[in-house]
Parts: sequence; C-alpha cells; structure tokens
Amino acid sequence: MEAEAPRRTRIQNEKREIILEAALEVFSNHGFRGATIDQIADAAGMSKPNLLYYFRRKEDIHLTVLQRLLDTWLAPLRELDDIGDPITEIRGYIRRKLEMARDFPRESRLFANEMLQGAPRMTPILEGELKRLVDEKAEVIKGWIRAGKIAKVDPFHLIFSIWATTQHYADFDVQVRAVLGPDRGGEGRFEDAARFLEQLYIDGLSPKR
Amino acid sequence: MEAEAPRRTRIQNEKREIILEAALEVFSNHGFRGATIDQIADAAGMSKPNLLYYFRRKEDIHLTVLQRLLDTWLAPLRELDDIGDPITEIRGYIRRKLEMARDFPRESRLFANEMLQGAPRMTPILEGELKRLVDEKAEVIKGWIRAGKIAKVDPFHLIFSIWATTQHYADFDVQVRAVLGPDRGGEGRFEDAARFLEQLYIDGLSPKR
DNA sequence: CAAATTTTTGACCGATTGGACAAACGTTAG
DNA sequence: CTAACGTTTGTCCAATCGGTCAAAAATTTG
Repeated sequence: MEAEAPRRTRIQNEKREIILEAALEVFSNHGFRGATIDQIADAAGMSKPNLLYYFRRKEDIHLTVLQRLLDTWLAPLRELDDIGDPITEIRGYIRRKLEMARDFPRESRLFANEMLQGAPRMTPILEGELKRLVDEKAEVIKGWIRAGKIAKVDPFHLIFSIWATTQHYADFDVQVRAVLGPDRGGEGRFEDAARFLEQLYIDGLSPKR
Repeated sequence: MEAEAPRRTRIQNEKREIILEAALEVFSNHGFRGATIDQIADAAGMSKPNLLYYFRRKEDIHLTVLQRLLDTWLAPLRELDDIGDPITEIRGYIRRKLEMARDFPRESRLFANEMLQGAPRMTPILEGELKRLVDEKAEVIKGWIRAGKIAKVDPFHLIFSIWATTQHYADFDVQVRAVLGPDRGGEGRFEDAARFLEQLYIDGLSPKR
C-alpha cells in the first residue's frame, strides 16, 4: 500500500517528471540491469545524488515508469467498444495499437523487456488489472461471434495476435529496418504495415473467390 | 574473420558445449548485462576461472550462443518451399514456427532481447544472411500471388507478422499465462494457438458468407 | 531580510563484477 | 614412468555501481 499524501513541492513535481522521462529513455534502451543511475542522471541533466534525492532507489524509478506506462499502453484496448460495427471496431483497434508502436516505441520496448524477464515487477498487475480488462473485451468479441458478425475465433488469441503484430514494429525495429532496407520517405513503412494488417485480419490470405 | 583451425581437444569440445547450454539458460533469463559469469559458471558446474579458460571474455560466450541460435532459428523459413500448395506451405511454416516457440523458448527470448537492445552484436547478420533469406522467400510468395494462389499482400509484412504472432508465445509467455490463467492440461494452449493462427492467416475474421 | 526549509553536490563506501595469474592438479603420449 | 601438455582453482585486482552523508547553495516563508 502507498503511504498517505506525498505532498510534493513544485520543484519536486518538475524534477520527478524530468527524471521519469530520462529513465524511460535509458531503461528502454538498456533494460533495468543494463541501465545505470549515472546514465539516467546524466540524461536528466543532474547529478546522481541529486537524482537519488527524488527517487531513493533505482527500483523506485523503474516501478514508477512502469506504472505510468500501463495506462497509456492499455488505452487502445479500453476504447474497443461494444457499439458500432465489429469489423470497424477491430480495424480501429489495430490502427490505434500500430500508432502506439510508432509514437511510443520506448514504452513498447520497456514493456517487452519486462515481459522477457518474466515480469518480476509486474505479475500482480498482469493477473489483476490487465486480466480483468482482457476478460471484459473478450466477452465483447464473443458477443460479436454469437451475433455472427465475425468468424468464430478464440478472442484471447485474437487479442494476443494483435498485440504481437503491432508491437513487433517497435520491439523488433532493427530487424524490420535491416530486412526492408533504408526507409524511403515519410509514412511509407507505417502505412504499408497498416494496410497489410487490415487485410490479414479481415480477409486472410485466401485468394478472392 | 576467424583465425585458421581452432583444433580443440575432446575435453574442450565437451566443456564448451556445457558452457554454451548454461549460457543460453542464463542469458535468456537475464539478458547480456543482467547475466554474470559466476551464474553461468555455476549453471555449468565449474569455477569462474575455469570457464574463462574456455571463453576468454563474457562477450565471446554471448556471441557464440547467438551464432548457434541463428541456424536453428531460421530453419523453418528455409523450409518454406516453392513447390507444393501455397496455403499448405504457409500453414506448415506457421506451425513449425509455433513449435519452435514452444520447444525453444530460451532461444526466442535471447533473440528478442538482442533485438530490443538494437542488435548491437547482430546487425551485420541481420543485414546480410537474414535479409538475403527473407528476400529470397519474399520472391517465392510474390510468385504465389502472381499465380493467384494467395491474396495480394506484402510478403515482407506477412513474414514479419508470422514471426511476431508465433514468437509472442515464447517471449510474452508470462503475459499469456497471466491472462489465460493456469494451463489446464497438456497440449491445450499450443493447439489453441495453432488453430487460431491457421484460421486467421487463411480466412481472417470476416464471417462466412 | 532573516530564519527555516528544500535542493544540490563532492566525497566517500561497500558490494559486485569481469577478468588476470600463477600454482596445483590431471591426462596423455612416448 | 615421466616429461609435456592440458585443465582447474584460489587469490587477487581494478573498475563499476548503487547508495550514503554532511555540508554548501538555493529557495521559500514569515
């Protein structure tokens, strides 16, 4: 449980914000163990003892970054709505998720890193908040299936596959770049991915009949 | 380039094998920076100086593990064959990839970890060997599209999505477990995923007409 | 402006870690 | 059997890292 009221000064709020931003940058590039307090302090433009005045332990910073991240991260799924055309809803969800991978790749990589290590600091959240949300949305999808609006598929695996395919572009960015070669101009990569995923999720690979 | 012939003794071959197996275990669980030579030595049942007699630097172990991994890792794609029914071929590829995620999760996680960090030790391989293989197989897929055997999709993004969806079950295992709850019995999880992916890639989500 | 409080820093500490080394121990071939 | 070579280990070291602390500097409050 959290202690009562933290009651922070103006400077504390500002500096904590700067530190969390710097920490996101460093943690997402090097992982928890690979990141050093010095690196974060450096990225935040302050000395190590000064940083430790705002967060007393390295783990406190990590945990705070992780907590912040989750809300942003689950927002697209929260928006998945019962009302409205199912295919449109799912297409919208895929696009929002893909936009997140494009706009918040550091968050994606940090999250992936935590999962890879076995989620040592996130398991309770996964089994609690996350599971509840997914269960809820799985029900929505099941409703669509019962109504014959989409094909009969396992809703959980559907959600997993949407997570996997979209986050891949953030987490495996180096690989994608290496294979596709230099990005020739603007929104190309992103739009290609969006178009492909849309087609895959809606019609699959079977040739038109 | 590698020096000429390493010329190793029987004991060297055996011990190096033991070390690489131990290193795979440790590296895949903690990442490069998170793993210590002591842990690997411990897992290999030998002292740290003894281990350093076989691999002079921590990085040498990591690099060797990574190199070994790649062949195993790309084998399923190598098998993707021009002859034979395209849909069957793709279905087979998905299944082989999913089996790899099930049977070699440590390899998957180690690879993912390396990608997340920006592939500091693998970029040449990605841009060389990997890119060549993917380009080659993309041509095969393009042939299928021209022949009207599968829908017109971007072959590169198709390959990415197959990688993403299958490896997800190894890399995000904790999350999958947390959401699905305790695994009730045997091959359940794996077969569910296989069935879902097969359906997704072939027919998508559109309801049957 | 002055006292009280908050913020910042330099110096320091103990623990961990990657790696070196020489000496001891085994193995093998002549 | 023994000399040569391969293997193993205890000990040690320098660097790095997370974190402490007291004192200086800046800010807020009355």
